[in-house]
Amino acid sequence: MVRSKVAEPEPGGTRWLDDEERAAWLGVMAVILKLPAALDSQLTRSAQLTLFEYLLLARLSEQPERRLRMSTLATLTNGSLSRLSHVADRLEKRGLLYRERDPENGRYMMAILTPAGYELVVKAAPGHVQKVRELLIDALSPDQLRALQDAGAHVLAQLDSGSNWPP
Amino acid sequence: MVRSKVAEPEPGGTRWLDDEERAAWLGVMAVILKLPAALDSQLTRSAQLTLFEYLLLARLSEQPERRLRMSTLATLTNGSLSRLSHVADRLEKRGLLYRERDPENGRYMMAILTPAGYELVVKAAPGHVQKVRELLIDALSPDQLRALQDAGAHVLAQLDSGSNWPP
DNA sequence: GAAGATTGAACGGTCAATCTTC
DNA sequence: GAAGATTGACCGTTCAATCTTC
Repeated sequence: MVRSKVAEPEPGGTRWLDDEERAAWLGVMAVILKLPAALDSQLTRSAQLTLFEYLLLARLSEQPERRLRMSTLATLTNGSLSRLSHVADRLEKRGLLYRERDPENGRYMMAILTPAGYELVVKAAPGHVQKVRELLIDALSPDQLRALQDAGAHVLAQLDSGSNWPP
Repeated sequence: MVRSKVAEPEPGGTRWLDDEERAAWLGVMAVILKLPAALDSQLTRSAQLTLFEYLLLARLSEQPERRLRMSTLATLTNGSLSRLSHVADRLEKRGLLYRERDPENGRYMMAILTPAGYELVVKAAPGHVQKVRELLIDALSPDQLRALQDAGAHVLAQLDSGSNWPP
């Protein structure tokens, strides 16, 4: 475990955050609260799509046949299976995708993008990518972006290490 | 949608993300989806508090008289005034804070932490800080943490620059 | 009239229970 | 029985409308 400068163990054993750690933490929280809100708002206005819905449709659109198992989609979008099911309900009612059982294994459900769904992703993508550039990518130098990705990867590794423990 | 590797301007003018940019963006999204969920879950189990509720109570507890204007609290927690109002309702019903009008300006509403609210923050803080350390602070080297904070600051600046525009 | 704050309806996500297929 | 997926109830957030104080 990495030790930092000032955070000394207390009688109770808690290592509080020093000023730098606290500032970093508050900055991360602020980004976590504001960045998705800004992207959500742009997508809702331009395509009546939440950010999560867009990411789901975008993932489908990248597949060879624009189809994916629900559980795979859940992993790729970092969402629960239950959430996926609810979102797929909404998108199916709007005619943007449909679901059918995997003929090779009936336990699996495939989500398939419709032409209308594909068209909507194609229509929404430019505005969305532009916002992502404006708020994130182009706001950082290439070095800063690499550093951000590196930090993100470490945090994700830590998040995943505890996810199935205890068994 | 399937994209080419290099971010060249297209006929339409959209600069798509190259592989590195895309990876960075997906990493940020994954952290945004998973980190708050993990912290929420820890706080809910240990103190029946959402992350947002905890941050709000923690902010109050840091003030000289453990009181703050609702609108100031909204700014500090990066939440809307409406959200603050609903959260304060819940916390007030639980006896963790109460509200009263600012005697100096009746338009302002002050939120004040009760002793029970203070006790709950004190009780919840060690476990929460430990999780923040485990998942974020101690998962990164001091250099990585500084780089993360730096990137976060730039993103926030970009987010705020567009927030009141046009006027 | 404008700023600060509240309200209620609509919506989205979570959790636990359930269903289906292997 | 277990994995994949769905369902419905509950809870929290958003949005627009409203209220209060200056």
